Amino acid sequence: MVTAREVAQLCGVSVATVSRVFNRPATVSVTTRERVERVARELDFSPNESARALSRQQSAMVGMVWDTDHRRPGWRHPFLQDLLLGLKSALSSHGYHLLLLATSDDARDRHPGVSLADPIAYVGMTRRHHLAGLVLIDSGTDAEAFTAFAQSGLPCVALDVALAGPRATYVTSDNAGGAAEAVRHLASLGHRRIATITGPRGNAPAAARTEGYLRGLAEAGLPVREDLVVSGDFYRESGFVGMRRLLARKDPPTAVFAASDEMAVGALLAARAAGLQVPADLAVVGFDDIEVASLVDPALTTVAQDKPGFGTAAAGALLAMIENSAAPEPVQLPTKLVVRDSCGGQRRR
Amino acid sequence: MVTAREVAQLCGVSVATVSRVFNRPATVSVTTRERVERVARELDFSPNESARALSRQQSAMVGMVWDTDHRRPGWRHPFLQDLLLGLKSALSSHGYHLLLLATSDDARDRHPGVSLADPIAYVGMTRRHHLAGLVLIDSGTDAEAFTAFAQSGLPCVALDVALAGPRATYVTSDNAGGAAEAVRHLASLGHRRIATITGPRGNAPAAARTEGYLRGLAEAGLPVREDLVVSGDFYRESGFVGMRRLLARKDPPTAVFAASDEMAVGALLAARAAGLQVPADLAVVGFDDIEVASLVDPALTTVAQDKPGFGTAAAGALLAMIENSAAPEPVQLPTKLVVRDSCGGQRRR
DNA sequence: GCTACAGATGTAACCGGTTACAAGAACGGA
DNA sequence: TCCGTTCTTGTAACCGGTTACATCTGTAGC
Repeated sequence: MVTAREVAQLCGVSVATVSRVFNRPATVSVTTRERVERVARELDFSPNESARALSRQQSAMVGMVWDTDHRRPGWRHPFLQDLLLGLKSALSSHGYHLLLLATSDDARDRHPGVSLADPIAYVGMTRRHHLAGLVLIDSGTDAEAFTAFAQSGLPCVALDVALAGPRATYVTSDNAGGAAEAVRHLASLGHRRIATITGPRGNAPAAARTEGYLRGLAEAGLPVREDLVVSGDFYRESGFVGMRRLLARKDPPTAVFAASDEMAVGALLAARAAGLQVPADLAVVGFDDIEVASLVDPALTTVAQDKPGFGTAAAGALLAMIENSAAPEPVQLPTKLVVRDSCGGQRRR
Repeated sequence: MVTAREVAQLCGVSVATVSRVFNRPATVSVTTRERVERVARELDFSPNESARALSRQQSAMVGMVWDTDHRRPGWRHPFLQDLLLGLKSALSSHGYHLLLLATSDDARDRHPGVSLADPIAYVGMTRRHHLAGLVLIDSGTDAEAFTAFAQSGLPCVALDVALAGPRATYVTSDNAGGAAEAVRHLASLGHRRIATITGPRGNAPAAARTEGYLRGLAEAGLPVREDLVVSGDFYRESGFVGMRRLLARKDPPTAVFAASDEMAVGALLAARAAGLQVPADLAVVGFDDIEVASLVDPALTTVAQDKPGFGTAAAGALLAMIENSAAPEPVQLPTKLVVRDSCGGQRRR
């Protein structure tokens, strides 16, 4: 590894000047700057990141807190890969890398103090790495911990959970709008008994989707029927169980809006198990547009989220805070109704 | 942030002693050690990672090189999430974090020199971060670049691509064995014309799966028929096209082994488009056991890979090299044939 | 009582940068 | 010619640890 000292010696200048060339080029005379730049290029010099982080008290890394809920071990983020891709490319265009931080149960045995249950210790960890910012991915259990991060003063962007703080903001989809659109779509096809299977209690997107469901009903001039709202937890199994419960009602729904594609698939299976045809006997709409949505039979009509957009928006907000220190407004990404086969066409009355 | 200096002052010792307590506890007297440990705990002190990395020339981070093939933009790793989960938890139990490094097209605009096409510059980047090791995820295009990493002397673990070097090794599935088992399974059901849709040329797992296919045929005493081998690229579309080509043969296969689940799904769709029933008219086996495999209709029989095992094995090998500096043997993870519905039962002759 | 040696701890150099401050050079105006 | 700016560059402190080496203390052996 070539150091600034070597470049300086070869150029006959001090290391300070070399450093200036890379950090405040305007303060260096043109001739010197060009000479240093040329030598640096020839020697393939670039500043050591550890030293730079130590000196500046800020590294070129953004931390990512992605904890999996140990109470729900099978949980998967519906589009982590797209998210990462978006984050990575947006961050790296500004020279930042993404540090996937060890969390809670991972580290529990070795660093008993370090877990999201003990956010103070965790915040310390982010400080020790001189992170430039933090991306927080909601796993459903860490709302309080996230607040601690937001209050630490480090630029924070949360995904799918409202976060407030001097340098904190969040990115989420227009969950309510998407859900409302899905319900209006069902209503426009002639459905009047539209049920929903909700996401888990305490989850912000789930709550917003339920709100959107209610709004959609209102906009379509349909009454809310308490017995057509059952709660799930985003998992397939809960969609199956929820659908079975709905079908057992005395006046069962002709359509269902599931707050996640996984649950929609569960609902599809439950309908099939009950001997119903989808979409002829039951229309189903999901939310997320995960990969399987287009593969199930019938292909699932669903509310698509802007998956890479999450990463890009999060990175953008983070970079804005890192550079300007003002927290930008929360970002709400538009959703898009993707019509496939699980709703069928106009319903005969 | 509390520094070692503060702890030292409060204990009435020098910073060197504090450092020793954390790095060479045996060289410090019991009484001093306990005092320092107590004070450190009370003050919530832990060493600054940037300073430590600079001083030791080694950070507590493992880099991850995950480039997406820009020639195949839709490409997704079949189980990145499980992989990350496994990596993260194994690494963090030893105090390491995972740094997702910016790669090729990401950084091309801002750091034109930094791309996998220019591995030297890239290796420099890993050096500047004082990384403890590197996880290389094959994206199909970087074989030469990976060699440069392996030769840099940094502990390297590659996934699904053979890597050799003084401190390099790799983890892969028993692709050949899994493929052979799949073919034997088809043969045991009475199939005699078993086709395959291969993965892309130059991809190691793809080659091994083809090899396994041939071995499986041999073990079942079946002849190899050149016209029953068509090449794909792991994508669904190529499975569709490949299957259509196979069905157009004068003596079409009764069974097909697709080298990826994505292609198997494509094959399923092609069979359906040709008016064939699966499994009655055509048996299909895939490889990977991605999530959709269990969801398509009929549910796909496939060769499952040990997804979290990849992460755990990679982390284990890396940690071994970081601590012992000897490269462990390559790891070959066992596969498991998951029998679902796409092969049906015993074939009537 | 003196030497030898092990054990504990402090001193100071070092890792490789960044940056406040000082100092020197160049230049214009009086 | 002298002074005050402005521009450029060097000096040195600092970021927060790690560790080779020196020093000091205490004890065992003779």
